[in-house]
Amino acid sequence: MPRSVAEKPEKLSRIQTANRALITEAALEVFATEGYRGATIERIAERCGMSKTNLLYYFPNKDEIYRTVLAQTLEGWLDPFIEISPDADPEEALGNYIAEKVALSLDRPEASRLFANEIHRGAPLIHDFLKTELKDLVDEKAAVIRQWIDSGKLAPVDPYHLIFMIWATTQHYADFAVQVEAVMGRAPDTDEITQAITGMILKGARPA
Amino acid sequence: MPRSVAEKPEKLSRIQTANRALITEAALEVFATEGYRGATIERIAERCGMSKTNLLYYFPNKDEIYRTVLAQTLEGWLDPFIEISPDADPEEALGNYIAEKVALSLDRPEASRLFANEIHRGAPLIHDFLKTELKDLVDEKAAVIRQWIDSGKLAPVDPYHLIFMIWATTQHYADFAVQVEAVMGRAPDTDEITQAITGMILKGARPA
DNA sequence: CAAAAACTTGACCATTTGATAAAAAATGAC
DNA sequence: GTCATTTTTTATCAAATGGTCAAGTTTTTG
Repeated sequence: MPRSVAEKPEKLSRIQTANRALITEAALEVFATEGYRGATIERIAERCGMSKTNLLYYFPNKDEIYRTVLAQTLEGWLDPFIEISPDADPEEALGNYIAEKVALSLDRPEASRLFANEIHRGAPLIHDFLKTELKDLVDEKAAVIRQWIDSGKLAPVDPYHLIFMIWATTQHYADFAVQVEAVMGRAPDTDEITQAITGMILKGARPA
Repeated sequence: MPRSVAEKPEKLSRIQTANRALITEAALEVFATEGYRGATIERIAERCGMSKTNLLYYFPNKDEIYRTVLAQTLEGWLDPFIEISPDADPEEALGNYIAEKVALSLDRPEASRLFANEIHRGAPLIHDFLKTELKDLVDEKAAVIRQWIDSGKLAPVDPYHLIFMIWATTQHYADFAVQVEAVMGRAPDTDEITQAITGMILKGARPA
């Protein structure tokens, strides 16, 4: 009789798979809105109709839930970025990337807010990841952008700040959705946002 | 013998003024990094070298500390926005605004993160403020931008998204400072950031 | 300088919260 | 269907946390 799922890293049963998915889904929302310390196991359990004790059968502790959810989030976050190809036309490549990030932001705003929260806390769990894996990846894409600039396909903008600008604007519509809706009196859709961002940024980066 | 400062809303003594300032300063940092629920009174007290009990002499409860800090933050946040004048040249007016916001973001990143956190939680305390005061203010500035567009001084961009883009990019350097530094391997200064943002956005909004 | 007011401290309390242990219930293999 | 395994519940804890109270200390004021 195992004390918890976490103690036997073998294959998961159907119930285990289902419940762990339920839990991470609920945890994502709670962590995203309340932050790591503000989130409680009980609240997560409530949100997936499970007792706190039962939840702790599937995850050994709060920290492990958080790590799991954060890892999942990071994965989905990086994928579209990796796709940026040096062979493509810059406007198309960046336009696609922006469109994908906007779609993701509207589809899973909690993931974006969870990530933001981790950074706000000083990135205690992923500081190393940022300095190594993410940095390498950004360096790589910055080189691609620089190459586009050198071949006259892009105006001479700083690649890093261009990337930050894309991240900042796309994520803004997830992280500040409440403010956007309050100020506009309505919630803009994917197309409208993508249009606005690509229109501005791609024009700003277009060669003279 | 008054039970607390909050109970007598008359003028504050020297010690009261000093200690309340100490507390709000410390509270800003703690709330900004830990979020509302994650922040503890004890931690705030520690950070200003005061006992929890003593702190509670100056503020009746945690909520009141938060409200005070948030109100202070909102004030400083709006000021530069209000200054945007229809009479000025758009590039200069927007450029100035961006420069001021960047300076503020680097100078007081905690304020920016506190605000972000409030929004992440769904803006429980300021939802009404967003829908009324802020919306009115943004509507007003959007009208100014539209006027610039109509008189051919600006490309036909959506005023609201232009404003969001400025907010998103400038605040990004406060809220995601840890990530920016990790990825760039250094912390960009005010000038560099202002240059990058204005360069891109103002060019993107420049009439053809 | 003495009384009053303002400030600080330490002991205390009720809840909440992360977590454990063991019993009960449900599920699955044969 | 029965037995072993997995899942869920119930009871319980210790620590953390928001907050109170009353007594002590310092500062201000007449």
